[in-house]
Amino acid sequence: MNEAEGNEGLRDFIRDRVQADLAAGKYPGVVTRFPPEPNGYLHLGHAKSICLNFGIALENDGICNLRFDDTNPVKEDTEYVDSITEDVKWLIDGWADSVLSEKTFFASDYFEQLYGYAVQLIQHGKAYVCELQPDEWEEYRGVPEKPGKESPGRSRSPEENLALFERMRAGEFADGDKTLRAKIDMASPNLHLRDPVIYRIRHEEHHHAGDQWCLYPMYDFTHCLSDSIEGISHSICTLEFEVHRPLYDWVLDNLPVPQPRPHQHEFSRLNPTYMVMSKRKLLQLVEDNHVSGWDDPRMPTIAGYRRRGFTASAIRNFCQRVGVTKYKGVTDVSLLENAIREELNKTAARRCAVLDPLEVVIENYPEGESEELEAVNNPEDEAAGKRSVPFGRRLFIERADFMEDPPKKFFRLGPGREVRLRYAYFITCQSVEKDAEGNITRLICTYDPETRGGHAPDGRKVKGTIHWVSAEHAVDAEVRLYDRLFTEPEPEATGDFLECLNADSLKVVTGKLEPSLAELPAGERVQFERLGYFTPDAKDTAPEKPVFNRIVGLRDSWAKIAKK
RNA sequence: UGCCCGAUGGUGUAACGGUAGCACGACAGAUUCUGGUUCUGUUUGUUGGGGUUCGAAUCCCUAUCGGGCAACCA
Repeated sequence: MNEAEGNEGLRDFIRDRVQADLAAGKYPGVVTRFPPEPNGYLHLGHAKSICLNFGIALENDGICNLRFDDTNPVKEDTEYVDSITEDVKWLIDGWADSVLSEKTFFASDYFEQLYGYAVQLIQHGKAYVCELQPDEWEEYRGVPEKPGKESPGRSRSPEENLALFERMRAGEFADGDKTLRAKIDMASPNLHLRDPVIYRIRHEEHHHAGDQWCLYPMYDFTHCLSDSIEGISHSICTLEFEVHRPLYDWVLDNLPVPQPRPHQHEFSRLNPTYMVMSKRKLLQLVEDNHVSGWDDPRMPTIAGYRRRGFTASAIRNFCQRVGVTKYKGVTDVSLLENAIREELNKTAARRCAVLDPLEVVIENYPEGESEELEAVNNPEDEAAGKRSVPFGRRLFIERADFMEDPPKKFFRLGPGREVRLRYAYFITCQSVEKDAEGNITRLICTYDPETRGGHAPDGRKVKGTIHWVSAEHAVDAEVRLYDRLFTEPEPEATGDFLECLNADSLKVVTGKLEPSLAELPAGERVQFERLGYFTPDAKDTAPEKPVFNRIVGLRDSWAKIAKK
């Protein structure tokens, strides 16, 4: 077995099954597939599936096909084909790109072959044309406890069925007039086996197949045969397809497909807290403008996370930690946040930015002068080196770092208190200036020149260290502070998920940034010290007007204490 | 009341008949020029009842609870 990077020792019931199949010599090799329908953007749930399918291929020297399951032209679009392709490549880049099939597959490329299989089914008396109308369906299908009724078309001869099926293809009938059904068992306790529809008429142009067809195969008929055509060994999908498995097996067992044939395995889908994961609901968020688009940084889409500043490796890591089982639980978002913080703590350069500025004047600092101070780029990575930051008489500090009447555990600035300005000097607050309404407008402080660099020669200590920027040198930037999109851990469990939309999921502020941040290229991620991890917004940032996204905040134990 | 699937700390997951472990969270402490990071410690768990066995989270039966299935969606 190939030691796939980061995947060593990964075990779950599907991987166990793959190993058992290999040991038994059931398949010559492992071929998996990731089969999205191009009717929406990929989200975190898809990421889990991608990590599983590509991961298993990677660990077993196999391959994984990207295949679009595009059998429903009315819902699908090339916009989604393009976004999905981009997202998959981004997510596996540098990890499993070597096992991605060279070509991209489309189920619609198999339509002719699928048609041939359907003809064979008809010839063997295993499929028939049905003219039941939609309103008659419920009556004929029956309910789980009671058998259904046979369609009048069920007893027609193969010759007649074949002739009708050809005329369906030729476009002689209107949408909904006729269907092709598999002849299985109208009394089965599994409704999917009660003569399921395998072809329906849709006079509709297809985004990939063009206008060649007015007859489209259904998922259950298409998916298993597409797997078979591509030589898939393990067809991995989510739990809701479990009841479809007997149909998957029926189709492959009743047609002369190559052996060994693929088998379906189901796992439970990802269900993170404070998110909705259904494509329908995500589409609604986009269409009703609750978010700016599929790639809004608050969306749980791959595109959203990418724009927000998440790394592919953090998402993969998260998927790995979540595990693979058949138990339907909820996954705490803190697991995802931990994954991205853990990575960025090691890799992101530190910078200073003040997001809610309060002016500070150092009254004993010479007017009109400034100096450069040395700051460490990343305490977790010595190789990241140092930079210099300008210091002057007028500064900005965070409004939350000053309290006029501080409680005992508040370690920051207050009247008469001394704190350290990170990498600079100790300062002491001498007086507070206010406007007519009593709002604090300015702090008058003094600094101790002996503490340059942040240490006092007399060995005295300060309780707190705060960040700052020089007012004279600061760069203004729009900073977008994202929070969870929903206020409830399980928005879908409440009556209407839109009712628990978080009104504060986006706050936009104008921050004061240290000058080195002025032209940070998109794709770079930095830590604003004591605040969180940030990245320039790939779409909106510009050299003269930087725009930053907050990827995730730092853990904030003061916020916890302050709450009490 | 039909069929299928599932159930291990707050959450997710491991233990494949032999000491219930890991991650995240929470709490407490230490370290710290980020109330970050790091380190240490604490807390909490095998759904109930029967059985098989020297021994059961694991195998069997049963109850309970939860989820899924009745688109010409995937």
